[in-house]
Amino acid sequence: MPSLNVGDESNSKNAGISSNVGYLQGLNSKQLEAVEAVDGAVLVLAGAGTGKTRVLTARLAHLIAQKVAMPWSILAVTFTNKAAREMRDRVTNIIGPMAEQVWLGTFHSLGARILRRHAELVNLKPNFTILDTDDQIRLIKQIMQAENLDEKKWPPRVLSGVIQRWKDRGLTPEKVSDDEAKQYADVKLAEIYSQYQDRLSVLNAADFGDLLLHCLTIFQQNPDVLREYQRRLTHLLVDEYQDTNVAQYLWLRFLAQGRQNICCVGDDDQSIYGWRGAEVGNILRFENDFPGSKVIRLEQNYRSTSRVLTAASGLIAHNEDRLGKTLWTDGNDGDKIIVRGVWDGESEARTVGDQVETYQRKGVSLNEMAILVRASFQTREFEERFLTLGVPYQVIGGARFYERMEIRDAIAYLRVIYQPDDDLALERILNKPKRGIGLASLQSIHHLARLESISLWLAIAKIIDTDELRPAARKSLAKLIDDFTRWRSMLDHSDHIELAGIVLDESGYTEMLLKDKSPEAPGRLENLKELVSALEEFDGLGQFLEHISLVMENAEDDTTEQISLMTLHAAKGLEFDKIFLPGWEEGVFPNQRSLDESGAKGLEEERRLAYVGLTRARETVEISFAANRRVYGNWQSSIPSRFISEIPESEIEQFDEMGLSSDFFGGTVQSEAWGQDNFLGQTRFQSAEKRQRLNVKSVNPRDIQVALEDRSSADVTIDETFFAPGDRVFHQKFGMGTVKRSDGDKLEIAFDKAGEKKVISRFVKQL
DNA sequence: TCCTTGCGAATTTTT
DNA sequence: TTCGCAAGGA
Repeated sequence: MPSLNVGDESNSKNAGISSNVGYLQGLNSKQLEAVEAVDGAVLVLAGAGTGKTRVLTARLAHLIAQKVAMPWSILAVTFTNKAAREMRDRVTNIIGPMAEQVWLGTFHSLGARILRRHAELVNLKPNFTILDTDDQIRLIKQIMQAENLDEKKWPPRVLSGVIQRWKDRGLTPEKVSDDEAKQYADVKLAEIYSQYQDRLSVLNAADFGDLLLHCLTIFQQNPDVLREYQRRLTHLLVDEYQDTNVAQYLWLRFLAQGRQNICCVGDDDQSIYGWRGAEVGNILRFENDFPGSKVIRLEQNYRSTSRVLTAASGLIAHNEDRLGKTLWTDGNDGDKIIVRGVWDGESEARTVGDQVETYQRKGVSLNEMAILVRASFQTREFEERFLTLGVPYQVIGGARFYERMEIRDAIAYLRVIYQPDDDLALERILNKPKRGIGLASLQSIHHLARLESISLWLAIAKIIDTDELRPAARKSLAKLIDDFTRWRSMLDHSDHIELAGIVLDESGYTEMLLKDKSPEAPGRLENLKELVSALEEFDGLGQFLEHISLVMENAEDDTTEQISLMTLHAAKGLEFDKIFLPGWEEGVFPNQRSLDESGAKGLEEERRLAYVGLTRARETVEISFAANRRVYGNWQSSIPSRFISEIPESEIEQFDEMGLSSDFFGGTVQSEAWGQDNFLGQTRFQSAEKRQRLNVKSVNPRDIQVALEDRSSADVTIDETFFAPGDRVFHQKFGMGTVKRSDGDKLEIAFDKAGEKKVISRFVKQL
C-alpha cells in the first residue's frame, strides 16, 4: 500500500480501500510515480501510447480512494467531452458513484458551470445562451453591416477568427493593445470586438471563448469569489496540457494559486492546435511556472512496434522546440514503414484500396485500419474508391447531426422559448415557416432594437403597438409573440418533450416540411423525430440546450465493420493496427499555407502532426505520395514531403510506381522536381523559389500519358530491347551504368557516378 | 418571393 | 473544379 503524506488520512486504511488498490496493479514504475505524486505541481510528459489515460484515471481514483482529497474538491479538466466521459466512466468503475462528485469536464463545460453561478458579475443572466461558431459569424456580420464595412475585404469569418484568438489569449476588448489593433487598422477591429461583446450582453449570450474569459474577469475582479474556488478545489488534474491556450492557462493558474496541487499531463510532441491558440509554450515553461515542480516522463510505449517508434522518433527529432523524450518498447521489431510513390491521387486511392482488401483477406478487421489525411477534402478520392470496391467506410468528423438545417431551426425555437433575448435564434425562425415577414419588416425591427439597445424580442413587442409595419406583418408578429409566450408558460407545468412536439406543430414547421416536395424533406422530418427523442435523455430544456451547445457530436455507428477516414487532427488519441498516410507531398503535407503563415513554427507543428500520424499505428504504417495532383481543377506536379526523408532510411521500404523513380523526361520539369534519385534521395528542402517555379508549370498527366505513348510508339526498337543483368547502358542524365536487375521494362541500374536507381528501360540505351 | 447567375475562395476545428 | 453566397431579374 502506498504511503500517504496528506493530513486527514488517519482512518483511510479501511476495508473499502484495500479492495480498490487494484487500480495500481500493472502500472510501471514511472506510471506509479505519476499516480502517487499527489503533492505539489507535477508535469507528466506522456509520450504517445504510454498509458496516459490509465495514469490519469488511476491518479484520480487514488486521490479519492486514499482520501487525499474529497471528490468534490478535485477539478479534472479535459478538452473533449469524449475524454471527460471516458475518465468519468473509468473512475466510476474503480471507486463507484463517488466519482459523480468530482468536478470533471471540459474547460468549456466547467467554465460554463462557474459562469452560470456568477453570471450577473459580468452582466449576464444565469440562463444565458451559448453561441456556436455560426451564430458568432452572423452576429459579426450584422455589426459589420451596421458599420458599413466591406464584407468582401474583411470576411466576417476572418474577423470572428481574430476575435476568437484574442479571447484565446485572455484579451478583453480593453486589453487589446493598440499595436494589435493596428494590424487591422482599416476595420477598427478592436471597436467591432467591443460592440460584439455589447451585443452578446444584450442577447444574454456567451460564445465559447467567453466561457473562460468571463471566468477570468470574475476571478480578477472578485477576489472573494476566487478564494472560494481556491479553497474548495484542492487538487487539479489537467489532460492534454500541451493544447491549452493562454486563457485556459490563466484560468488554471487562478485556481491553482496557493496550494499548487496541480498535475498536468501532456506531450509537447503532440501539440497540433497552435493555429487555434494553443501554446506549446505552456508545457515547455511548466517548470518555471511552478517552481519546485516534478517532471515525470512516461516513455515506455505499449502500442506500436519498435520500427514504428524508431521512425517516429527519428522524424520528431528534427524539431527544436521540445522537451525531449525517447519512446521505447519491449515488443516486436515489426515491419518497416512502407513508402509508396504513385502517379496521381487516383492511383493512390487504388493502391490503398487494394492493400486494404489484401489485409481484409488476411483476416484484419476493417475496424483496425484507418486512413489519416492532412485536410478533409482528401478523403474524397478514397471514399469514391471504397464505394466502387464496396468496402464499408466511415468518415469521422463529417457533418454533424446538430448542424443540420432543420435541427438548428428546431433548436432555435426552443432557444427562444427558454431565453427570449436570443436574437440569433429568433431571427433564424422569424420567417420560417413563411409568415410574410420580409426583409423590410426585419430591418425596421433591427433598427428599433439597435436604437434602444434592446433585444429583437422586445423590439417586436414594441413595434406591433405602432403602425410602422404593414398590418399583415404586424398581425403575424403579434401571433408569434403570443405563441411564444404561451409555449414559454407551458415550460413550468408540462414536460419539454411534449412541448417540443407542440411547438413544431403549432408553429407550422412540421406542416412546412410535409408540404415540401423536395427529396430531402422526409429525411428532415425523420431527423426532427430523432431530435425529440433525444430530448428524453434530459431533465429539462435548459439542460438539453446546454448539452447541445457544448456537445455537438456525432452518433457513432459501430454496428458494421468499417475502415475509418479522418484528418490527422481527428486521429489524436486513437490507435489502429494498420495506418495509411496518403498525400505526403510538399505543399499538401507539410501544408503550404501553414508554412507561409507560420514559418518555422508552422513546420514544426506540421511535423508533430506527422508524428501523431505515425504513432497511431500498432503494427504497420504505409505512407504514399503522388507525383501529380489535381488542385482546384488544375494539375500540378508535386515532390515528396520532406518528412519522408526525415524518417531514418533504415526503417523504410520503398515502392515506386513504375516509371516514377527514374528520370522521367530527362531534363524537363519533372526531372528537376524529383529527378536526381528515387524519392528518398531527396533530403534537402526544395527552395521556395524552386517550388514556385514548379507549381507555376502545371502539367496534366493525361498530356504526359499522350507524350509517353508517342514516345514509345516512335521508339519501338528501344522498347523491345531486352535488358539482362550485367548489360552496360547509357542514361541521358545519369550516364553510364550496369543493369543489376530487370523486371519487364523496369530496371535497376547501378550507375557509375549516380549510384543505384530504378529506371524504365525506354530511357536508357543499350551499348 | 423565388430562382438564376456570377464571383471568389478553397487547412486543420476538441468546445 | 466545386461550393456557397449575394445580388439581380421574373
